[in-house]
Amino acid sequence: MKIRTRLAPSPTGEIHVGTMRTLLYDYALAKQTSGELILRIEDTDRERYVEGAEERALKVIEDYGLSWDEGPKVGGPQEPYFQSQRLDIYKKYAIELVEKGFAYYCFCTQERLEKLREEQRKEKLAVTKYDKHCLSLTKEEVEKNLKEGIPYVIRLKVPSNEEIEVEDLVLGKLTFPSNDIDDQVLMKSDGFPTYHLAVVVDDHLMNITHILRGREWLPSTPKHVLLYKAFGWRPPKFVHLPLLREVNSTKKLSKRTGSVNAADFLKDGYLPEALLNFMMFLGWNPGTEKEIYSLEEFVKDFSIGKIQTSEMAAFDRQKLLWFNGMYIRNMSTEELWNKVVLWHERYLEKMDFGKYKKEFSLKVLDLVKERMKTLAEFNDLTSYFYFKPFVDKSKFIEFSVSLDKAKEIIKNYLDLYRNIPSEEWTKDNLDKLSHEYLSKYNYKPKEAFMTLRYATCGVSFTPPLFDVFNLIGKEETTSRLEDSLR
RNA sequence: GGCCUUAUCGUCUAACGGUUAGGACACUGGGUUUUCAUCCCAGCAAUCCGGGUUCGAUUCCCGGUAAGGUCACCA
Repeated sequence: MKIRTRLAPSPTGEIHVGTMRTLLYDYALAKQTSGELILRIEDTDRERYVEGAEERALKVIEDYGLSWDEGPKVGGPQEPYFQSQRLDIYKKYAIELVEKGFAYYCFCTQERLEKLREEQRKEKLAVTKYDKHCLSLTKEEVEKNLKEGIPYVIRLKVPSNEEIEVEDLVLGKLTFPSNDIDDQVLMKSDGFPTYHLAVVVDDHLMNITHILRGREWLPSTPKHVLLYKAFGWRPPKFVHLPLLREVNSTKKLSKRTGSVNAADFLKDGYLPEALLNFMMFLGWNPGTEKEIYSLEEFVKDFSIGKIQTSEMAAFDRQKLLWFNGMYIRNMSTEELWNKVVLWHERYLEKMDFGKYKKEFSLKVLDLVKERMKTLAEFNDLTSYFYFKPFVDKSKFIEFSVSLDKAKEIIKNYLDLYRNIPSEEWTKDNLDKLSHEYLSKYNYKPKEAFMTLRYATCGVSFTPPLFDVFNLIGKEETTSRLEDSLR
């Protein structure tokens, strides 16, 4: 069976990682059944609209390497894919519902509704909900109000004393007492539909077979089921996904702990492949021990039956870092260099290729690759390859017994290195000669080499020392050693 | 508060009545090593509590506890 899924972001903010996770699952389901993924912009809230949010949403989805089959930019049989451009459709269906007796006009003011809620709360009623005041209006009264132009909304008429059955593919059959459900507003007084109406109408019209969404929508599902029933439509399959939470916390993701928007992770230097791989496990698990997954493999292995039933899935940032390091290490150096350049130019500045020469940089990357966890770390990890480091002489005592001893070591090795002919300046040769030299002065390897490392690189951790010397060359190495003596 | 849901190593999760309760991350120890890292080996450590059902419960049922979601003219 072909599965048609949909992602319906609302341009009230940036795309969240949780949304991207849902999209990833949508994508897998659609692809593995040769179905379609529909992208629909749910811009029915004019007050919270954020300028440019939908363009950025489309961009970040593409940046993650995902795509959609119908929707903005690509079009499709149910155009337009912006709900704000489909107002007449929703209105038509809302009126149909009124005519069939499943919905009704309501002319109550905001003030009355607020007062009502307040009273209900004061009385400590189990649920606060609309009192169906306008349901008792006669047909004539309604028409009179409409003619006079009194603002109105259209509400769903929720039946009393019924058990509404919802079937979720992850959680199974659930029942909700209809008495707890409010007479939900379907059409707002500004002529825009609410989410509840728009989502049901569009999902039906667009032939969506599976609705994947966060668990926070579960309590709204019976309202949607009621709507499908009222329209006489067959409801799609519901699949509610675990929400995301911080590790060691029962709370939702928080900006205080790190990035939460999908785009920010790219800015932090994470690779889309690693991000996707990480997100696959945010609520799903193959039940095997495999955990490195390409998108193609995931499309093949993903199944609804393996989605977690637990309330929330933990967003383990440490694990994400591990995934990213893994992908960086397994990538070809050339490919990695291209990514570093793109990242650098997108988030920092145009790269100066006079300084960052490609051939040299590939060799640098070869050395630091296994130490890099994010693209953003490239600069910190490699600056001493490209620029003379700042050397704080007081730090020499961390590696050598005294400053004088450190200077003596540097001076002696300088003698050695000056006398190595340029054509013999190779890693193996440097390694061999430097080790032999230890015994001449009775130096301990650690003391001598750490001192040289700090004198030439300005940091205490680098790739193997003679790889570094070999790469920066005889002239630069000796010049840095000289500088450190001044 | 009502409704709905969830509960396994420190962390994230597997195991859909019978396993020495598996893996990964983190951590610890060891090997490789001049440092950092990588890589390899090893170690550590868990079924929320109380009742049932069953020959047998992590698994099924009930209760408790704890946690989360939701109760808008927002999505």
